[in-house]
Amino acid sequence: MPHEPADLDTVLGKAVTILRAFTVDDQVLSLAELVRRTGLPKATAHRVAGDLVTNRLLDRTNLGYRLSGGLFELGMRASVERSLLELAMPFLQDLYERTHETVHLGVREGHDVVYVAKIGGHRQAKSPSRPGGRMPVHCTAIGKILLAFSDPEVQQEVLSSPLQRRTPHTIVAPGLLERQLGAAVENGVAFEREESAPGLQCIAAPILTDGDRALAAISVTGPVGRFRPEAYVTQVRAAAQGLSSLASRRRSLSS
Amino acid sequence: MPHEPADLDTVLGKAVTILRAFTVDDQVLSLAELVRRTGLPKATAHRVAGDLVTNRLLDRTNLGYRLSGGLFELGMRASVERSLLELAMPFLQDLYERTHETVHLGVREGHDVVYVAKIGGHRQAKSPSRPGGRMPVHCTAIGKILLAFSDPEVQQEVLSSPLQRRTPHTIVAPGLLERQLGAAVENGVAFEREESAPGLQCIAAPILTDGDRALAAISVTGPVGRFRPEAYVTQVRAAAQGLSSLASRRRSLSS
DNA sequence: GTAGGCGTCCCGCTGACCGGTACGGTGATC
DNA sequence: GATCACCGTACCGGTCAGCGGGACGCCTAC
Repeated sequence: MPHEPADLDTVLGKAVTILRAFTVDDQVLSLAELVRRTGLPKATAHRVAGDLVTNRLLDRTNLGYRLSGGLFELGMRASVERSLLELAMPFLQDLYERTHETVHLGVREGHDVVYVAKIGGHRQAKSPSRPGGRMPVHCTAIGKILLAFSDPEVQQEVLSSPLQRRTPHTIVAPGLLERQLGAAVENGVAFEREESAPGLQCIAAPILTDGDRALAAISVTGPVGRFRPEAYVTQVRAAAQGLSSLASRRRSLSS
Repeated sequence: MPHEPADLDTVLGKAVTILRAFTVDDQVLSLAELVRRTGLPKATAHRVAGDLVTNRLLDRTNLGYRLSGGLFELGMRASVERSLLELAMPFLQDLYERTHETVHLGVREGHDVVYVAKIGGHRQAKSPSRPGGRMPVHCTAIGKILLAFSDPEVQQEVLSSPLQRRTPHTIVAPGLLERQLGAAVENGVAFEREESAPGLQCIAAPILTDGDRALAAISVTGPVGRFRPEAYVTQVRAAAQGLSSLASRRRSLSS
């Protein structure tokens, strides 16, 4: 629950509350389920959901509601993520072709990393990440490298809040995490060894702004066994640097 | 303007009107520009846009408003598109690796094709398509194959409405288009030869449901000259068929 | 039969939303 | 440096869109 809940006293608030009631793995939600998750009165949820359908943000199926294609379309127009994606695609492609392992592109949002893209082949390592999904920063390579190149106050905020355990290898000691962040800044890459999911390893490198802040990061993920993250240091770093210089040439500033 | 405009007499309608005022190539829109595009009173636009910001659907920058990362995240959760994307990625990847040309995944929405994914390398043909963007069905290979495997009434609707010319090669004669659709059903693939943009050729194949309706389609695009679409018939068709059978095994129905 | 869960609809109250209007800042033009 | 055009922001009283408790009919399970 990373965000303050939307204002339920306003139509718009109710609407986004309903929309955000959907998680990455929900296909379709019934009205009753929406009521349960949002806490809205049934009649209200029914009406607002109906309005969302007429506005083509939700689809009505015989089983319930689901997020519509119109919403997908809208989301893809978010300039930052979309232009990042377009710019990055060739680099991600290269990286995939060289490694044939799962390649991620992600940005930081609060204490989470949001995956903007995930590309992989038929034999990809089965990872819990989904495009558009979230993972905590502290337990993924991509999250750690994003955090390492974030403002100090953000870093402190994460380090001083409880670090949730996801696997036996998840780093939950702030001191250890802090040292890893230092090493990540040093090396320009971060690693993950079964910290988010058992059997998975990962290496990530940052896409940097002129001010040495991470705009996004890319990673390569593979299964323990055939995959040795150290083997890809050069390639991941090269891709990230190429992307960094390309991105800094095109302006797309922040808030 | 493919859709009836949203209801401007409701908060939600105003909100989505503002959101949809953004096109694929807009990075940031000023309040004044929003007012111009939406036709809303300035005060109203200001307030609603502000509400959208507090609800994290818009970002406020020093230059104006822009669609937020939260919206991107939400859009990526649209079940149909997202699961399609996840399912398709390995196939698209394969296809790219074999051809090293731009690969598209798209669905039909009304008279347009909406691109769900676009992957390409550094040397990709410069095409007007964007992920999340739209193109008319009648002037793209992917659009034609989608139309060919759509309900007859949809086909008739497109054929009987004016076919806009985009290049000297765009097919604007309904009869010719209809014949091509027939051929497309016959062959299981559709072609495009500089019909949407000069210098571009394209070949597409459908992802079919059990009922022989197109759920989506994939295409390979390349520049006139080095690229001969006929050379890829087998590969594109194979990828599409593989994807079809995989998709029909996993249920994710329509309305 | 009955009980619980579901989606839908009704309808009178009310406060969220509306937008005309006004104000301060900023850049171009003369 | 005066004028003007255009911008973003803020105010505020009227009113109607939105609200949600409640009732209803339909299922499936027990």
